[in-house]
Amino acid sequence: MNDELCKQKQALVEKLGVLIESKDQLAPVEARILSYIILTGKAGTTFEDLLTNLGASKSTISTHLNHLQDLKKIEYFTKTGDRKKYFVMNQEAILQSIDDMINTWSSQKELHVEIKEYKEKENLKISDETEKFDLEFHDNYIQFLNEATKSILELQTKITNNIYKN
Amino acid sequence: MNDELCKQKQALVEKLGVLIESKDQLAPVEARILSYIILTGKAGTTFEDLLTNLGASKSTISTHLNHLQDLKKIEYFTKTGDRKKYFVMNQEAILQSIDDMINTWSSQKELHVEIKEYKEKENLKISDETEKFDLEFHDNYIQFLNEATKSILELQTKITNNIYKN
DNA sequence: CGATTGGTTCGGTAAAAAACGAACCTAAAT
DNA sequence: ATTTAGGTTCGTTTTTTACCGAACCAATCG
Repeated sequence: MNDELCKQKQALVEKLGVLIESKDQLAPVEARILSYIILTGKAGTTFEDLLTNLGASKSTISTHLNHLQDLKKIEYFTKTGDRKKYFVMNQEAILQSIDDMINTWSSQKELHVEIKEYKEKENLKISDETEKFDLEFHDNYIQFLNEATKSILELQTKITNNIYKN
Repeated sequence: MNDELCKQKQALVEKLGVLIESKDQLAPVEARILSYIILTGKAGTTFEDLLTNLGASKSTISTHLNHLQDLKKIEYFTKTGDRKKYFVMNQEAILQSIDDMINTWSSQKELHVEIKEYKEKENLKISDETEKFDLEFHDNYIQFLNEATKSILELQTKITNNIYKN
């Protein structure tokens, strides 16, 4: 592998790793593994690649690779006459994480509704107008969540079409 | 405080606390403090309230209250002839967290652009068509981010108007 | 003055998360 | 049959997080 490009890739692995770490709440090395696999693409990444390029121990790599498979973030293919596993990201994982976002937003909406109801009830007991809860925020936020959900549903459609267009 | 409603409030504090904990990456008790302050509203929450209602130690409450002030999530007012501080949430905090989202999405966009450029460069070196990186995803994702950003900018406008309408 | 209220500070600890290393396992190659 | 490649397992260590308690401080009250 070219040395200069290797540096660029390494930098991107770290950058994307940080993002994945916080977005998917993964351990640092685990996030870098996923990041590396994503940036290596269809050729696939082997156990050894990760060992040498990420500088972590066998046990750490092994554990995290298995965990990432449990999470359905990655999968592997094999080659005849080759014992190695070639890990690639699971295309479904993107759809899965979109689903998760939609579900999160949906339960956030429910919580906002619940909180708004609570505040309305409390407001009845508060005589001083200036002490009452502001309620408008919840409606605006729910509206935002609806719009964001709409946008991500569009993305979902596009990705689905893209995966299954063959 | 009414006992039945107290239970409802307590339940909401926990529920909202869990959301805040993951969304803002705060420690469990810290998230509950913020949650409690939000659900108490303009009357304000005192140190003692939190001590008795959250069942945490003085030091924990103190540290987290100061941290939440550093983060500009809360602020306090005082009453003449009363040494207590009455904590309320900082209205600006909502705008601040919207700003944070916008910035996060913006840097995500930049990262996607960077990754796409890297993949394009790599694709030139890959002869086998089936091994090349898919690039369409990045465009779709960037488009989604743009739309989500647009939605949240609308929310931002509404909230700003609401705060400064007086 | 001493006691009380309202809170801060700091050393310590319990628990959890993250990574490691050595021993181990299995299939294939020599 | 032994070695090697490709990993797994598990006990341990390291690091980080989260919280606590006791001592302390500053303002106020009696």
